[in-house]
Amino acid sequence: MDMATLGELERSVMDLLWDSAEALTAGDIRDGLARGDAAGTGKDLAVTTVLTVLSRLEAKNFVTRDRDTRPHLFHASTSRAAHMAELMHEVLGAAPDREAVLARFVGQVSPSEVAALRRMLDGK
Amino acid sequence: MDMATLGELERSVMDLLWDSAEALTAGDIRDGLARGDAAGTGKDLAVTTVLTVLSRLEAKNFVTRDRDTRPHLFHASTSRAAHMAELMHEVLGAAPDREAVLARFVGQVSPSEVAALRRMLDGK
DNA sequence: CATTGATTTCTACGTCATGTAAAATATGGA
DNA sequence: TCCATATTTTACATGACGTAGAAATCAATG
Repeated sequence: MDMATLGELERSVMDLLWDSAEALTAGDIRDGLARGDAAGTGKDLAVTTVLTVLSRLEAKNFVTRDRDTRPHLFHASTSRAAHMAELMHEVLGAAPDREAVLARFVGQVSPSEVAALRRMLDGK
Repeated sequence: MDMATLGELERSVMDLLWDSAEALTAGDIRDGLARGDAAGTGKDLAVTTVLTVLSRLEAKNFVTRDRDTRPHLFHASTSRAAHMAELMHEVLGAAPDREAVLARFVGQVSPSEVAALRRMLDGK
């Protein structure tokens, strides 16, 4: 059950999907990448490249594809926050000394985030 | 400044080093791996293989090597907890919506760990 | 229904990280 | 000096990813 990791481009594509409320077409993504919307340095890629990446992301269950519309529509299957949180849990889960890790982790959280954490814990 | 990631074998080697109080020789590690001490499924590797991996880990600054003794002595340059915590921060840092991620993260922490977290936050 | 332009799928290749280890070299004693 | 042991070099296979051309498919339209 371990989370597949993402490459640079794959990550950029996910960022575009995550940052967009609606589903996007391969073309939309291609343009977003060209425009440099996501961190991915304004690369000018072929649409087939984007489609290949999208297929791989689909295989990894990171995106879902709507095949009923003509330019297929793609959307992230998980929110970025959920994904990131899961990644963090995965790291934590790989350690035998979980509490020690948590301690270190908390030790380096910024003050404002410490406050946020307190609130979160209280509201549980 | 991004943390290099570790492969399967590299990770097993680090686990052995992390689990050992003292520094180890390549032979020690080879044996530990053969014995199946670390998660690494009891692989029977050549010592040169282990040395190659150790060199790579050294390049990645995960281990330090003592060249003054004959069989060189290797030891982890960071504790596992510190490494894991750093990884977690790296994931968190890659998200624009840090608090959202933290919220999700906390949402899935076990009760006992929630308590631990509270204590940690209090003692700050 | 045949044609064509758009879209998707297949196929392919380069590169890089990693696992793996033999060959070559260095080193420290006998 | 010579040997046994340890380290460094060199090498190759594999798999993930970036990248995209070629081939196949599909939807509209004449």
